[in-house]
Amino acid sequence: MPELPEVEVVRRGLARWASGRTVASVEVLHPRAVRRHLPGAADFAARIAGSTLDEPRRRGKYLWLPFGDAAVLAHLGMSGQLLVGEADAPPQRHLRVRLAFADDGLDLRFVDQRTFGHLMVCPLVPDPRGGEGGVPDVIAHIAADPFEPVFDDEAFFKALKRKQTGVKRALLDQSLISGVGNIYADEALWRAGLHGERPTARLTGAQSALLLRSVREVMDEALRAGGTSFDSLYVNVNGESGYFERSLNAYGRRDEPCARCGTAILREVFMNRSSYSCPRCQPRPRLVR
DNA sequence: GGAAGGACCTGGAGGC
DNA sequence: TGCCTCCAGGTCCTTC
Repeated sequence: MPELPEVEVVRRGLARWASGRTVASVEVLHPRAVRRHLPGAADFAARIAGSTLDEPRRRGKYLWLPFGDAAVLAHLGMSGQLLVGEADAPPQRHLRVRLAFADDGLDLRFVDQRTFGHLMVCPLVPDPRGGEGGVPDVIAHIAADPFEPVFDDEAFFKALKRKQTGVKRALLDQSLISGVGNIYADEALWRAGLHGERPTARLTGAQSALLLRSVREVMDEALRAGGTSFDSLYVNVNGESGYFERSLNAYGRRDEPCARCGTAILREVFMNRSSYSCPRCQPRPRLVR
């Protein structure tokens, strides 16, 4: 599933293959892929055609290709892929949007099996987080991701203390920290030795710092491995899978021995999805009356 | 206003 | 072989 490391791998691919190129035409093959572009598919295509794409940028799981004072914003959802390939290559089964370029070179395709991903065109606005360059207006509300220089560790800790929720839910809250999804939340919590239901208000400064360090470590290692691919649903722009899945310690390891203590990894249902943890290294918090 | 739960969506896997 | 059910999860919307 595309989380921050996977999206960053895609961004780097787009930087090589798409930036500086002029879009000749846009073909929307499935309207759901541009459902968040409210003026519709025809407007989406017309806005992009003729534009020269700048260096792609990313915040959390969102990436965007700026052109002028606007950008093509992409979210890959669960199964979205941005692929470059020969312009005359046959269409993929779940091809949703295709961009052809004026240089007649490789085209850019948005392929998405489960259609949770989307593309849209939106204006760039000044970054409320203080970062350089503009950000698409529709994602101005999300937090910086933990690799951005503007991410404030102390402000993150203070926000956790104000919340009345569990630490995993907080990690998945893109208004607190962006880019963390279910896989890396579980991995970071395993590294930090924290149970996902531990109340954020009861975390110490040291625990918050350890958690952030764990998030950064696991994502950095995943990025070096090209991302996490459980199946063909995540690939880079050239269609290649990452191999960080082999390094996961908790996620997807149900009943396998914990790499630290040997206790069987536990799978629980959390927020209508799976949550994996070691019951010994990550003890469930005690109820406070 | 904040927290929590459900809907959306598709296809692979497994059971019968 | 075919049908049915379950599962995967990011984001938005609704409910409490």
